[in-house]
Amino acid sequence: MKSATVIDVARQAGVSVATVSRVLNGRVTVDGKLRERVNAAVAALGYRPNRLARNLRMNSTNVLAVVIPDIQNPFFVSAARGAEEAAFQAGYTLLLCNTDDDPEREKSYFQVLSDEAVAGIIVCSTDECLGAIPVRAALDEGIAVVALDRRVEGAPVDAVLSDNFGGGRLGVSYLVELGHRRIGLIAGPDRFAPGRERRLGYEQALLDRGLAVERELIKATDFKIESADAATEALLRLDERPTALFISSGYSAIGALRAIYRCGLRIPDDISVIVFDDLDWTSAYNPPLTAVAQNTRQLGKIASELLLRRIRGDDEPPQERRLSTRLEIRSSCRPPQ
Amino acid sequence: MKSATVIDVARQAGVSVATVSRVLNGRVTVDGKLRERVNAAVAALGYRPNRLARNLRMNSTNVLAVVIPDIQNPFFVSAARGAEEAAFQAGYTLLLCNTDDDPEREKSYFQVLSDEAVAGIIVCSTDECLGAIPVRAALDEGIAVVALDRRVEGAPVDAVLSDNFGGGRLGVSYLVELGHRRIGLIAGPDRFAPGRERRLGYEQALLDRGLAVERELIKATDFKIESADAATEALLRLDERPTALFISSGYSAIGALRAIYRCGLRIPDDISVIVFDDLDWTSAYNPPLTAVAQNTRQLGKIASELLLRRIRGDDEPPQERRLSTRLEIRSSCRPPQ
DNA sequence: TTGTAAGCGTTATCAT
DNA sequence: ATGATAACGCTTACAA
Repeated sequence: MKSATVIDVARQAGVSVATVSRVLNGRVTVDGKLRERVNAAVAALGYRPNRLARNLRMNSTNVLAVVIPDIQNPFFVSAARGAEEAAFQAGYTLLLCNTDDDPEREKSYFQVLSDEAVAGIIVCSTDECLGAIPVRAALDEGIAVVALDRRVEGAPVDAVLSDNFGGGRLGVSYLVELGHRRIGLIAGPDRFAPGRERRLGYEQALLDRGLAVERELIKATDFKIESADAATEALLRLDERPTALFISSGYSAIGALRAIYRCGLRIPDDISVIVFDDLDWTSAYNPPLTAVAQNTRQLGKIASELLLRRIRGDDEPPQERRLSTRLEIRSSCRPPQ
Repeated sequence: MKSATVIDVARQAGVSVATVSRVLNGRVTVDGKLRERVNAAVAALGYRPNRLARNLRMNSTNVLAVVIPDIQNPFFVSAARGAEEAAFQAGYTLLLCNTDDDPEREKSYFQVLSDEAVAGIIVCSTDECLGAIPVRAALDEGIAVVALDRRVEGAPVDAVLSDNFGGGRLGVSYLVELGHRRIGLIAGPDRFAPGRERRLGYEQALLDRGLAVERELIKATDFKIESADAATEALLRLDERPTALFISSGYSAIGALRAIYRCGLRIPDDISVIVFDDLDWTSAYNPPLTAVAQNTRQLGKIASELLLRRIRGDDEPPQERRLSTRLEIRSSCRPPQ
């Protein structure tokens, strides 16, 4: 049995298709009686609008996309989830696109998304500068875009990020106050806001107390498990080992913890540890890890909301939203011996 | 500048739109010369087919959906990722739908997906029996469906699951051989294949050695962190505490580990632990956790492949695929004191 | 093999 | 306020 169309509804209700469309979309005023008849006909026929036809006509769909570098990273998943909730409530579904931090895949996804005519894209770009190219292309095609966690420089889009600087400073201050003077930093890539800003926060916390920033204590990584592992091992091999570690990405902390275990060091007896981002397992670790928690879910939710606003035609100048972080004190830190 | 359509291409190439469509879709044979001219015109105009128009015409899209109970659970994410890779390669994009184990949300998503006319759905249903209702409805509308991790009873769909029974037996056998006699089981819901089969595997491993299955050592959970926490605490409070724990879901192991830590027990000195499913952090835990590893990524990949086969019209009777598990021996088990 | 033309089900313009 | 009708861009009978 073929499903009913506007034409069937119109016939059944004794009105024109235009009227049917009007009551369905509820934009303009329609006479109460006709409206009733249309609604009755819709119910009687079990009419459901054909989205595909509408999509063609409107040249746009009810789907949003989240383009993230790593779907294995719970941070992004959590943000995606927040985004999904808001999207679903607004009647949108969410396409999940994993770039693996590969600019080619990112470009290719933007291509597909524009073909697919998604209504909007939430993107954590593989490159804060080059990312602007596909973003601008999308914007040109009328696709709304919001940046998440990382900025997109050179494209007029809203951005929602954590207060990385504040978070870094918060965590490191805590270590400093505990008495640590040699604090290792497992940093992220400096070309992205999160890595750079957290490092800056780390440095600020040191400066706040008049402590020197020592280059050898800062190891850059790509926020992947393997590189955090290597970076941590390098730090632990230093002649004068750090007494505390600030790991600036919760996901890659897995690598750091592996290295610590491998070196036979115990937390917090031999070394104190703080991770940035409070993942599910951090509180279950042995010992439970002190963490700088981000509002990951909220990050995604707000990104969705900003996106939906743009889709609805909001024309304000781009804004940048910063979400606060907080320190979850658990058992992985203590004063140095 | 509006983008080119088949009409523009046809004009440019001096052929009809039908011919353009034919070379674009490459179904029927088209004269070499015309084909060349069309391709040249496509290139010259930078023509890109309008998916929305095609969707309407074909009444179907290039998108697949994955409907999972919990997007926070890395197991599902990993499977989704495997699915995405296969889908992307085949030119499909992947919609991610999170049901939160709520049958209402599941129904509602199936509704949306059918409105959206996705080509296929990979589903881990919230109910192995009731799930059949929306699934059959989707099938009726020509949407292909494949079951993942959990079955769908009463609907003719392919299913891809881990060898849960074998995995449970494998892990528990290892514990038994180490000399454990009181092995606690943090079980899953019995109404789903994974929970039930892993429990059966646990029981079989005991029976293999002529050991009795003691009900008090088996605690059912819903595979969520909180309930695993409570179940574990209950087990640890038993008069005669188990000397080992088989935690039948990696994600909820977080709860179990919290409980163990809270009770002041040490792994493996006070209690041995095996988890089912080898997540990123299990190998970084202190101590590294022995785990029964599933081929999670492969699970999703195969689901996608089966789905694509169905979409392409494969008409074989439904098949059930089982993926093997393996034991990753690390440092969380030792003989009982 | 190629071309013509009829839809697919909407929305929106333009009369009325 | 309502109705007739023309798009939207594509695929595919059907005809040649």
